Amino acid sequence: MLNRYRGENPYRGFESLPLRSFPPHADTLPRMTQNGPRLRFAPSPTGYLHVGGARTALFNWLYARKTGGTFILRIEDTDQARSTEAHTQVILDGLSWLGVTWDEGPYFQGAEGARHRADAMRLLESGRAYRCFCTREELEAQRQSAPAGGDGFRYDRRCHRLDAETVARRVAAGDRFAVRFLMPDEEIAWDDAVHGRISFHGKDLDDLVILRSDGTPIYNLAVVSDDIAMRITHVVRGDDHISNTPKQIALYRALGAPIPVFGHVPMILGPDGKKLSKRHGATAVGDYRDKGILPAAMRNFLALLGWAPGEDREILAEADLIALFSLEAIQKKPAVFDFTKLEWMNGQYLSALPAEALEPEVRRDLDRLGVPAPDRPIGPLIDAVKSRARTVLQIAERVAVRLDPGRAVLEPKGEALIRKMGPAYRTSLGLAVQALEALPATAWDPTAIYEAIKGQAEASGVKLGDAMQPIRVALTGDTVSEPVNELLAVVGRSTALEHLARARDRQD
RNA sequence: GGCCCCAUCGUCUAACGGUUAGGACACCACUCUUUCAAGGUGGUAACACGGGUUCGAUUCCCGUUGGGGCUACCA
Repeated sequence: MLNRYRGENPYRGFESLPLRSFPPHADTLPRMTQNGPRLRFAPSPTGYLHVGGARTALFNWLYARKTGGTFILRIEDTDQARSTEAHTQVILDGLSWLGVTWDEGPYFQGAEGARHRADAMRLLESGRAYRCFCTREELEAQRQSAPAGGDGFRYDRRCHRLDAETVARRVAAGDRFAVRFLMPDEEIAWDDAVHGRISFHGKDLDDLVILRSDGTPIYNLAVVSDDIAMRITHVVRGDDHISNTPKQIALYRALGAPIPVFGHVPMILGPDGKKLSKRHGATAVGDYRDKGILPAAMRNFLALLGWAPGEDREILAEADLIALFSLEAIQKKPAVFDFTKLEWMNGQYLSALPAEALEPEVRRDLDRLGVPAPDRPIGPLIDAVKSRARTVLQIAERVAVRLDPGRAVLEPKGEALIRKMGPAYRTSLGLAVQALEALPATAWDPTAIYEAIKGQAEASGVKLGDAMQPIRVALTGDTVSEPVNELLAVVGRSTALEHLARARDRQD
């Protein structure tokens, strides 16, 4: 990469480059979005969409929808090593799944190098930036010799003090240089939409490099250059960018561009209070899709993580989220991602959906679990397990067990029950089989099954629960299921009897 | 080290100087159910600490402590 520019002035010709506007040009924008706020979500294509990023995108989207603004997607693919089309696609898929749709883009930052360089050159010409001939090695040496062992090191502007002749001579000689921004000695403050006023002072900030000696832009320049070109009015992004903001505001000022509204959203933490990362388990929105979380539930949950509508409401439809949303109501402190609550919320959405709506998803999972049932209507099975499940995947797993009780895994509670009942467990199953066998296939329905088991329980003097629970455990491995008579009906006579008999005869 | 941000139940949060500090998840109990849940009802549980300001502070100000971010020719 560096070799490419060796021995030549990487900036030759850039001075005369016109400022390009980001596509699409203003007059190609959709009419409805001509005016109003313009917001963007600008992820790096790292191969997955982190829930924190998803929430940031959601907040941007909610605000744009609420205000009739425009939501723009920009892929920050300047890290060529990590960026691939496949990675970008994962992010687009994740956002689409969540229902966070963009009005413009995706644009690619990597394609805008010429404008980034042109902006840097403008700064150079106006004296707001200067050429720095220091090499990495020299910088490192300066850092080492700094007082606090390089801790509070700030560039000493030695290259800014170079006289014009020296600079001209070195440029002519083809010396490589980076472009450094001359940080003004002034207060830099803004009214953050979520934090209120935040203030820095230029004297505490370094003269940051904005263009590398190979002519590629540094992040802070690229972002500002892009946001100006895209006419972004509201920058809503992660908390970790607070300390980048004064640098960027200084760049806006130097470039003579209007400064957008900034809103800094806190990050999301894992259960241990540390920043949510892969070691906490699922952190990508794709993971939640795979677990069987519904997009509407995920959206609702994410919106409520760090934001509250101000009423005691938890389940909010998309329209309510949009109507109630405001940047000011976003929490200032980070929030812990509570998967249990997400599951609860998903369960709420699940129970509101009819079986037919869930069927395609459940069938997909059934295929994945290796229990395809293309010829069987699974609606009744879904209805049987739906109210007790919290994810689509759980529904599919339970449907699979009802299709084939052989794949039931014995849960600790089921095991405990078997142990507690002792020999009575198998005796009870035996009696159940006897009673049920007497039922003809034509009478295999919940009511008849219930009567059969009840009659058998009364005849042998056991409580109904003690007659039911062994059947439940034998068929599902668990102590929780739909009512046992319904379970038997849904599993079907021959399959149910076969597995009950097998459980009764099992030696262990 | 320097600069900056943050702080209400275990968790997500409400409160915008005066409340028995409210709701939700989780947990516990009860209730429905001659079987499991779901549901319903109730309960346990919080203003980090210290100074101010004020008639009155969870709320405003300062400090302490504790978290976190940035401090690269990373993004």
